[in-house]
Amino acid sequence: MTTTDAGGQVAARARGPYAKTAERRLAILEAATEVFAERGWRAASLRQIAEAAGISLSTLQHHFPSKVELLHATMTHRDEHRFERAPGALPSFPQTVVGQAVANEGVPRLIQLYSVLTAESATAEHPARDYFAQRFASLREEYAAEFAALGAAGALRPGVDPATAAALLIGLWDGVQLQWLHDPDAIEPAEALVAYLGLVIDDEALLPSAAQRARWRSDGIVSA
Amino acid sequence: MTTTDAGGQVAARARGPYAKTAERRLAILEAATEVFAERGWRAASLRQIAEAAGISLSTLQHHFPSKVELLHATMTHRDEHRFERAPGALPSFPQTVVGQAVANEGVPRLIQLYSVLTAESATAEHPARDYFAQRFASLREEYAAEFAALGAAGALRPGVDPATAAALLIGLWDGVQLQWLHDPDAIEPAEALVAYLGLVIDDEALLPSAAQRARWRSDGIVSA
DNA sequence: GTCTATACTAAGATAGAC
DNA sequence: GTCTATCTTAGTATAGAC
Repeated sequence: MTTTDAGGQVAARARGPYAKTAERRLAILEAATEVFAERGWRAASLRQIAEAAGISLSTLQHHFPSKVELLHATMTHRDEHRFERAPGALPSFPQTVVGQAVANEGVPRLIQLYSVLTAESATAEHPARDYFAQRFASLREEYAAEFAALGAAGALRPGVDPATAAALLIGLWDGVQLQWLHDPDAIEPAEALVAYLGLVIDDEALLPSAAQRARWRSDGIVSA
Repeated sequence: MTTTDAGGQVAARARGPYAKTAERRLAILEAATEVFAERGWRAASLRQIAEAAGISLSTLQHHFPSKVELLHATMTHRDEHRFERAPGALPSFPQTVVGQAVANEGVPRLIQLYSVLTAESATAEHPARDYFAQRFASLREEYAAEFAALGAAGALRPGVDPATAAALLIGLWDGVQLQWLHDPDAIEPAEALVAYLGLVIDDEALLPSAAQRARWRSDGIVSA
């Protein structure tokens, strides 16, 4: 995985001598997030992004020398806004997963960016291909371990293989987000995950209740 | 949905006075399928496709005046190769779904084309966007009806909603194919579908057995 | 009917002026 | 830091040869 530290620089220099640079970079990253999410990386043009950020193409290119570097910086910036598991508040793995999905509803642009790039990067010679292949692999590993732990605790439905359950969860999540992109009214990703987890997990108490999900939606949820 | 009848012309004129045209068009469609599947529609260049088909760019453009029309013709051509339900041979809906997934393994290029375009078309102003939005909607409807029928026959796990089961099936299928594109060794789409259907369906006899799937893989499967 | 040659516009990338 | 100019390649359109 090759990424720049652009996102980090924004935060690190926010009050430093290069405050204006940091502001510019942040504005560019937000504009890039929007345009990449809307059109994908390939179809997005640097001229569109520059216009959305209110600067000229050359200024954009001063801060991010290539379109690939801008993509990497945008994804790093996105990773910093991911939902992090709060150990005390969300004890179970299913609750963490659904909590992440609910939190995602609050940042639709970032989700759209992620979904569009996940999908687009399944093509040859895409600059984010390694990033997502790596991500799939580590997610499968992480989720399989979580499902295995649930199984050891007797909370898994009999006959369910942890590795398979993990791959299905990831596939379902991405696929449902894809449907959601095509038709936002047709499906709710978080509720789809609840339905799937309800099929795999034997202990209802491990899933977030409808009331809990509603509370997350109205009160917001812990986010890093 | 706007498609040309290009695919149809190929078959219709195969032995007619324009046999050479038909051959050319078929060669172009096969080259286009390969390049679109590999790189997506936007990143694919007409020059690449022409080279893959062994003709000049201008010749390609004579047969398909625009890149959009070539895409439509390619998708129509793909639709003609879809697996069709053989009423006698595959009595149950779950068997039809898994049979389709197994048949897909025999035409990885077409599946890659479909997956890549499904994903890519989730962006704004994509020429296949309407096609896939429509496809999602009709698939959800069709599968929901099938699950409802299973429910009426008492073959559905208690508490499973047909519409939700349908949306999950479609999402899972697409998402798993996406993972398969990123890492073909990590997951088998057909087996993933079996695992999911096993969670939703109460009657084991409705699912194709492992032996049945193996037989499909070795003997081939009815395909339109 | 089939194919080649050429020109036009927009994109990403680069160099250099201020 | 910001902008102008230029290069290469892409998609597209047109004229015309066989």
